[in-house]
Amino acid sequence: MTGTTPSQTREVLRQAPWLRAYPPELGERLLAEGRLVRRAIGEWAQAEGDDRGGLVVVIAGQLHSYCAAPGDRTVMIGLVSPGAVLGHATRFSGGPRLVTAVCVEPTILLELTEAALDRVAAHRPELWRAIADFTYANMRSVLQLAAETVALGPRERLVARLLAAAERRAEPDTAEAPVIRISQELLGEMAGLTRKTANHHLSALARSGLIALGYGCIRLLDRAALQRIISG
Amino acid sequence: MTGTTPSQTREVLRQAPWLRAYPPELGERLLAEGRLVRRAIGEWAQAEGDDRGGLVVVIAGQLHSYCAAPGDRTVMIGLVSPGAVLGHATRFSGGPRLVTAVCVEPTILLELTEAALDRVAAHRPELWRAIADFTYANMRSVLQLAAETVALGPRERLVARLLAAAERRAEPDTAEAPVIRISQELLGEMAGLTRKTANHHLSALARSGLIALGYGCIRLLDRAALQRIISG
DNA sequence: CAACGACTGTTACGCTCGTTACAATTGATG
DNA sequence: CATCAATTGTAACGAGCGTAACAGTCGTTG
Repeated sequence: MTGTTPSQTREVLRQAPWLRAYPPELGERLLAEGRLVRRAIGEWAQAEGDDRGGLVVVIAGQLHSYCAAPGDRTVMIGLVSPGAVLGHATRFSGGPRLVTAVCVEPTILLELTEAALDRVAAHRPELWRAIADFTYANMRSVLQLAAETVALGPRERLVARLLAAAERRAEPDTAEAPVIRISQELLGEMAGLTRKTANHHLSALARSGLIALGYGCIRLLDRAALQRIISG
Repeated sequence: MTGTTPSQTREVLRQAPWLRAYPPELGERLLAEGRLVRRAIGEWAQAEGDDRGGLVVVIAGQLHSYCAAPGDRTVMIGLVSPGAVLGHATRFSGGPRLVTAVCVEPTILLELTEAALDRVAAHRPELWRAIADFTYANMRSVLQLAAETVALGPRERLVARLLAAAERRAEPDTAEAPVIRISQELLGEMAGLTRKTANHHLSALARSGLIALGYGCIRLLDRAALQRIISG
């Protein structure tokens, strides 16, 4: 689960959506100038309010991202998987972090300081464009999240979050039935539902044959039908 | 309502949150290189999917911003007031527009083409930093929107949207009781509620003396108490 | 001033979700 | 293998929102 071999690291950088369109040397440069660090379960990759510069690229493992809500509440925004970048909003604006990311698996991060980014950009100016691409995609997904949450009913929201979790996986879905490793409680939290209600809807979906429920994981059996639920 | 005098235009650029920290010459440059255009009620300032570059600064009037949601629905994201920038996500990434903005008042926009931006930046490189500031603030408010929608109950959501609408007004709230010009129906839509439910909660708030309801407008009487509702 | 449209207030009913509580199952730890 | 924590399934009750329909009020337009 914590693949650290150099070839696996390179593969993550090659397959990351925001780097895929650029020559592999860009990823190589990032790897050369950055620093690989391990984080255990429960540790932060970054904390909301932290104002150090630089970027962090997730190489292996998985994180949950949270955002502060009024009344000392925290809201889980989504899953952060290998290939994702943390800190880009700060990098561009100098403001404090917007989200807190907590490791839920042993995680490997590629830390890039401001100086390291400048060194890479000196040889490969397209770096900024690549990071801008990621920022744009991220903004799009946040906007999508907000729109779905307002427009969709609870059941549709749940399905939408499930599909979003599936999409965010860096691995290309070779298997016809991708397995999402997430508890029903967490999925419900992301949709603003209690575990009970989440369970209720998921059971109904399982009875319809659209998904299969396991212990701490969900298998998507009919992705097209799930998509129709939130589109209809 | 459609103040076009040069001094009013300059004042908007001076007071815009993302420009306030920079010398007034930056705003002057933008004004000199950009083009002022009028838009009537119902016209677009920009449309989702539009992929022309450049930026638009709102000088006078008001717009509603919408975002596409699954199932051919559109969700109103918020009010766009003088001082706001449209098109920044596209400017940085080259992707298509993320939101559609429609004028709900006669509106004056300052259109800045890619070439105009480059000309301004040649003399005032801090332009990019200023726009990055705006992008960051915008991302923050969208994230806030999503978090509130998930974490808060319907009534609290409604209050949150009301306060957000009040904050987004460029005018400094000199009056102790700022007046928000928005229909209950629209406010309800932004909170994902029907007009009936929005009315119900607003009436209760009015009976408690926290707000005063008018025809197409809402007056905030006790902002601190409203804030406590969503924080408690 | 008169008529029209837009906005606001109110009613009753049904459905869905949250709360609380308990039981069964899986996986990990020693 | 035994034990414990985490996760999942289920029940009954109450509260809140959505739907649908209608009446009253404000502002504007001719």
